Formats: sequence, C-alpha cells, structure tokens
Amino acid sequence: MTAAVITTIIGMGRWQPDAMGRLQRAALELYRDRGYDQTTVAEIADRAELTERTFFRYFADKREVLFGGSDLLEQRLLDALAATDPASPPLEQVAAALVTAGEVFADRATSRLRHEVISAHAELQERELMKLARLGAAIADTLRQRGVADPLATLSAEAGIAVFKVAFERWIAKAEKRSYDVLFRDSFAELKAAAMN
Amino acid sequence: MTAAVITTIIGMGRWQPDAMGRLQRAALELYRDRGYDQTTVAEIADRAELTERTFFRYFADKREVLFGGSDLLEQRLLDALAATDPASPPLEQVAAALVTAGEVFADRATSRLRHEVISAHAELQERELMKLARLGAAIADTLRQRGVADPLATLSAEAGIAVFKVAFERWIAKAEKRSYDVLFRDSFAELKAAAMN
DNA sequence: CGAGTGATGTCAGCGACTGACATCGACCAT
DNA sequence: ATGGTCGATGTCAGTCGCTGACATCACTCG
Repeated sequence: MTAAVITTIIGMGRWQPDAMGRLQRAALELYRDRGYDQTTVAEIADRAELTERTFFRYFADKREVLFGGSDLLEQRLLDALAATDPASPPLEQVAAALVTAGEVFADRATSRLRHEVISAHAELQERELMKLARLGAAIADTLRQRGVADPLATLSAEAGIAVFKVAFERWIAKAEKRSYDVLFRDSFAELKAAAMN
Repeated sequence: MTAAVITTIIGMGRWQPDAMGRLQRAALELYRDRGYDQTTVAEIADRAELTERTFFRYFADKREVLFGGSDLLEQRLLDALAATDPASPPLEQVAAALVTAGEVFADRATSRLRHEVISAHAELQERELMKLARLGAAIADTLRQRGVADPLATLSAEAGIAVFKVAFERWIAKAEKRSYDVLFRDSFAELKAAAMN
C-alpha cells in the first residue's frame, strides 16, 4: 500500500496513475465536444490510453462515469443528518443536512459543465434522477431509524430532495452569484410559504 | 379509415389486430415471469407473433413498452390543472390536478403488478423517475404560463410530484383499501403539516 | 529467487438498437 | 377491373454496449 502510494506520486509504476480519473476526464470532454451518443466507450478508453474492458472495470456503464461523486455526497449527507437534533421536525433535519452536504460540490464552473452535459441527454438525466432517488431513500431510511413514522419520513425526504433540486439548479444558473446554502435556505423558505395555505 | 376500423373490429385484416397491445402484454408477462434482463426483445416479439424490428417501431427501447399510459396521464393532468382556479395558491392547484388525474389509473391489481416489475429493476425505475420528472416539468411550465414565478412554480410542481409518489405507493401497498384520492389528500395534508414549523 | 497479486489487455460472444430495402394486402382513382 | 399508392410488417446486415474467460507482467513478499 505504501509502495503503491509512492509509485502513484512518482508516477513511474507499470501503468500511468489515476486510471479512473483519466477515464472520467476523457469522458466528460468527449461528451461535451461531440455529444454523449456520438461518443463510444472505445474512444473514451483510447483518450485515456486504456482499453474498453478497463473502462467497464471502473464503471458499470457508459453513464456512470459522470457520477463518481454521488457516494461522497450521500455519505456526507447522512453524516450531517445524524448530527441534527432528533427532536426537531423531520423536514428541518433534512433541510439542515442538505445545506451541510452542499460542501462537497465541486466549483461552480465544473458543476455547471457537468450539468450541461447531463441536461443534453435523456439517458444521463435518468441516471441523475436515480441518484437523487437513492439519496431520498437513504434519508427516509435514516429518519425511520430515528423513529419518524411513514408517510412523514418519506414525505420529508422527498420534499427535501425537491428543494435540493431547485436550489442546485439555481446555484448553477448563469450569472448566479449567491452561495448554495443561501439559495437552499431561500428555496426552503419558499416551499414552506407555498405549503401554508 | 372506416374500412380499417371494420377490419380491426372483425379481425380479419392482413395482420392480427392490436400489435402494440400484444407487445405490451407479452412484455409484462415475460418481465414478470423471467425477470427484465432475462427477457430478450426477440422473445417478446415472438410471443406477440411479431419480429424484433416491429417491436422497435412501436417502442423506442426495451423499457418503454411498460410506460404506454404516461402520455394519457400527462394529458389528463394538464387538463385538470387548466380547470383549477388560477387565483388559488399554486400548490393547491397542483394538488387538485393530481387528484383528478388519478382517474386514469388502471385497476389496483394491474397497477400493483406493473409497479412490482418496475421496482425489481433499476433500469425500469430510472425510466419511471424520468416520466415523473417530465410530468413535473409540464406542471411547472403550465404554472409559469399562468403567471406563477419561479422558483415557486418549480417548487410547487416538484412538491406535488413528491406527494403523488408517496400517495401512489400507499395506494398500491398490500392490503390498502382506501381510494387513491383519499390517500393523496391525506399525504398532502401531511406534507403541509410537516412544512409548518 | 520463486510464488502470488493486482491492474491491465485480448478475444469471443450476446443482445439492444438502427438504417435500408423488400413484401404484399388494402385502398383509391380512373 | 386495373394499376398505382400506401402502410404495417419482415429481412438483413451492421454498430455498439457490455460480459466472461483467460493471458500478461511488473511488483511484492516470504
């Protein structure tokens, strides 16, 4: 392990370092430049100086290469949720956790580029929706473990995800300057206002 | 056209009638019995006494064959939304429309079967999430056309969809006897309560 | 020094999906 | 009636996503 780290740092091992990262960058560039469906996995692998077979060892399919960060987001989110006051209203717990989890986002320009690529292709949107749904399910699970009954647990999780989607879209909108947490809190306040009638 | 209808009714045309319906039924049965990924499109086509090529003329891909009703749902939903009071709070408009749109659901047993098949396969869940996302986008568009500003329009649509998902899942839960509209209204009330803190 | 390991490559194959073209009853105009 | 058009289907060949089985070979460790 130590030796592996050293060869990674020095970059003189049998293989060039960071194969996964090379694949991710190659894919993002090609998807951006030629479009998702005009790009073959073989081309991605070529650009990363690897083979198609190796691509599929790192990523389950052609879409997954764009969603490397979602495990990290989920972990951060669940940690943040665990740190909230279990006595506070569930929706407030979820909102607080979603604010905290925003720390893991890459810089705005990168997030914007990635989101543009995803928005341009239905298959990629489907995968993104799936990641968010998993996130919602994980939140709901945690709430249930904390004693929140259904349907409140599921509803709080789903509503939180809805606010998250809106806040994230606002955050990467052109010319938007406000920070993610400001936008999230604003969107959350708007949801509460909308629900009070 | 008249002749086409007659041959369809009598069923003596050059081809057996209702090719699309035969494909849908064959697919649902095979997905249920052998699982989605153990079923090939060629097998579905065979059971429907058609060819693979014809399958792909009716459905864009192997998943889409399970989602024939979603255009109808969207149409019904937008009609219902147009019929609500534009002066009422947007979230109330959305909720009212989602109650009405529930009329298009097939009987509970069929919905349950279809949902079981979908729940068993991630690829199918992705497609379902995409359909719901499109529904949400259509709702938000209509609200904006009616003068509702963003982010309120998007938030109302997304929150409505969240309630819909929860209500639908409850509706098809084992042993559930209450009607969809009762469950929707109950879930909606729960969301409002959750947001009032 | 030899055995084992792990990241990668090679190869063959299946199945989803597509474009181009063929078929052939039904329908229509003359 | 006759010929021409049309529309739903079939045939065929090909590309690409994805997988299992097996090979390679620098590196590591005993």
